[in-house]
Amino acid sequence: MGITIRDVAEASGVSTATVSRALRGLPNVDERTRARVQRIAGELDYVISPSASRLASGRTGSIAVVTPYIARWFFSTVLSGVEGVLHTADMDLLLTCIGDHSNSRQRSPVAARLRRRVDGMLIIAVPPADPQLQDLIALSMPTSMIGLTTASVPSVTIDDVAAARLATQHLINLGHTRIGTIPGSPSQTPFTAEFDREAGFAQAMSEANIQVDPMLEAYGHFSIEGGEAAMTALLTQVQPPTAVFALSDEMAFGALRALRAHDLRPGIDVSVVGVDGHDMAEYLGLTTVVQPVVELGRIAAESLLAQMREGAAQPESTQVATQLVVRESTGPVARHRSVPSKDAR
Amino acid sequence: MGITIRDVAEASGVSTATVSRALRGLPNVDERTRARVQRIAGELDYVISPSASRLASGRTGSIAVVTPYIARWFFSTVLSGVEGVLHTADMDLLLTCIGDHSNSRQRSPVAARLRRRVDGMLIIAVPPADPQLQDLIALSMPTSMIGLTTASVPSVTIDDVAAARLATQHLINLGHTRIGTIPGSPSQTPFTAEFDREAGFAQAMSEANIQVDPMLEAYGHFSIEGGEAAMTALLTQVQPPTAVFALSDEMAFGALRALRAHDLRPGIDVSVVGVDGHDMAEYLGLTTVVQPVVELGRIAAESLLAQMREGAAQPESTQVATQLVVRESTGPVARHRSVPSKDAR
DNA sequence: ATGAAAGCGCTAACAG
DNA sequence: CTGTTAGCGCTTTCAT
Repeated sequence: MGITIRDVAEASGVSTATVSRALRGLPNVDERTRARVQRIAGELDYVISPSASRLASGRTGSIAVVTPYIARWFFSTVLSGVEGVLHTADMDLLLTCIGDHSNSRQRSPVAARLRRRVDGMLIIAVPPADPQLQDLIALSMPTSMIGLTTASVPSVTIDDVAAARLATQHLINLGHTRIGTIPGSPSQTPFTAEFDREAGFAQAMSEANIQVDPMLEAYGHFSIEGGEAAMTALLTQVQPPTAVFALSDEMAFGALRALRAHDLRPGIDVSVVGVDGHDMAEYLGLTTVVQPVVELGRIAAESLLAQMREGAAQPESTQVATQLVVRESTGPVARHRSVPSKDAR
Repeated sequence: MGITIRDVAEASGVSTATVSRALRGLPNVDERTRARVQRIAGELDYVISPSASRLASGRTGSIAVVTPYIARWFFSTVLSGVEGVLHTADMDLLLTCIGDHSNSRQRSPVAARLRRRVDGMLIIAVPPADPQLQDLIALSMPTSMIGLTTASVPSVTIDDVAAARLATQHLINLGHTRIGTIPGSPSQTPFTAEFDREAGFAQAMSEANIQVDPMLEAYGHFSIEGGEAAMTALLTQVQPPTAVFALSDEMAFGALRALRAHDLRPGIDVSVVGVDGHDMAEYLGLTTVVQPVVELGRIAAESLLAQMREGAAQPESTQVATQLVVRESTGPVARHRSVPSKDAR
């Protein structure tokens, strides 16, 4: 079939062991020998058989990326950062989508599929309570997580609490007091980000001595449509909010649309702020807290590689800075448009 | 280290060969034996070593997905379709991003990385003239392409010519005659889609006996910003178009934004139509020709699997239907409102 | 610096 | 239906 290491060995007049060393850049090979072997291997168009190499060495040279979604903005963007690093490191990237919880299709459990197959894994924003996550961790191989923290597993995230506070404080600074919020869902298995962002919102509100009105909360399910429905619900309140904090940009997009549908001007009649730094945020003029998503993937991948190199996993987690980017969707609380309020102002 | 097939064989009181057959579901195994082996393998928590299996069988059980971009909407959406099928088929999905042409970073040539490593590949919308594409095809392994056609390689695409005609005819039917266009770029290596969509536009125009005005063409580089710049350029023409066909939705988004910046109403002052069926098109009220992107990936993956199963590659290419979805961004040519002329220059 | 040899863990004829 | 026997193509001690 293919040409093997033995062919190269014979053609070079050395043993297969030497060819193996020479081609892999190991030390203790005469540089002249190495050069000759490399040349001949090139002429013969030889490439090492990964399967054989893996079997013999015990290393697979590949790492798995586990993600709950592939096509969603955050996930594909992280993935592109990851791919860049892995490609450069000459590692194979095995992509696996963890079964959607609601997905009825028979998806084989991911953990089982990964055993003996990869040297490490990168897990992107799986809900911490997802049962599959435990199975993955139980594999106890080098792992690095993105947008998700778990005890004793290195991760790279933004400070979601801080990000949410930043967004909320921005609204407060603009004079808003009737501030609504659009969280993801009343799920039992929230994303780490979801949990933390809710906490950040609550903190900022409490620090500013503003009572959180439970009526001003409407789930947006992390989708545009969900955000739109949520904002629509908020607008039908007896006392609608003058500003809304959406836990993700996509939900904020939906909120913006709902405003337009009600003939309300974002940033003038009602302010909207999101979190994420979605590609379309600038386009839509959405004020948001930007996180460096590509960077998240890159850092996690690099951290994983380091971890695999250095052996012992020092659970070194990284937090990346975020930044509030103010655009047209937020503005000072409206003056002439009376929002019935009992607060003195 | 791990537990091997021999452990299972001994524990079950059969040979390794039988274990192998039993576990892989091959015929000629007594069902009672199979059941016992399976049970014991389960108890022992045994999983086949992929490396060993691959080496012995010559099959890798994995297929590569080669794509020029990961985070862009079209590509990540196709990818999600592909992943679903491959996951179900229990195939490993190796993701590789083909070096960006402009990317100076050292990306090892993709073809070399794939040799002996996968059983087949899926290539997503690489420009036909990309030199790396030839190397990939030269690997001569089962392959299926998406959004890209090449002689003798099975592919799944939409009829881009027809899609562009559909879009253009829609504008013509609305009474427009000064129709501008936003193609990708004057590249030497256009995407298949780019080439075909330009052709479709030209056809529709010529059939309607409308002269294509070379002044009403401005490159949009397949990005939002590019589309915005292009539309801005078109608006500064002495006789701006009353309608514009953007070769992609993302460029159309940019065009929409440019209109707004000039205080022109999409669908009223100037009509804009795109092609793709981008997730945000509905949100933005963009009239577009929708292609079933997830389906594209799904079909290609399935076709590849079939090809690998049945051996000989019957270059069976598929074309998927598209559909014009009319939204607010297009409308009849303005009557009483004369095309805005720019005094400022 | 190089070679010999012993596997790595499985699959695939070929017997029986 | 099941066992025996060779490898698959490399890496890795251990010698030399």
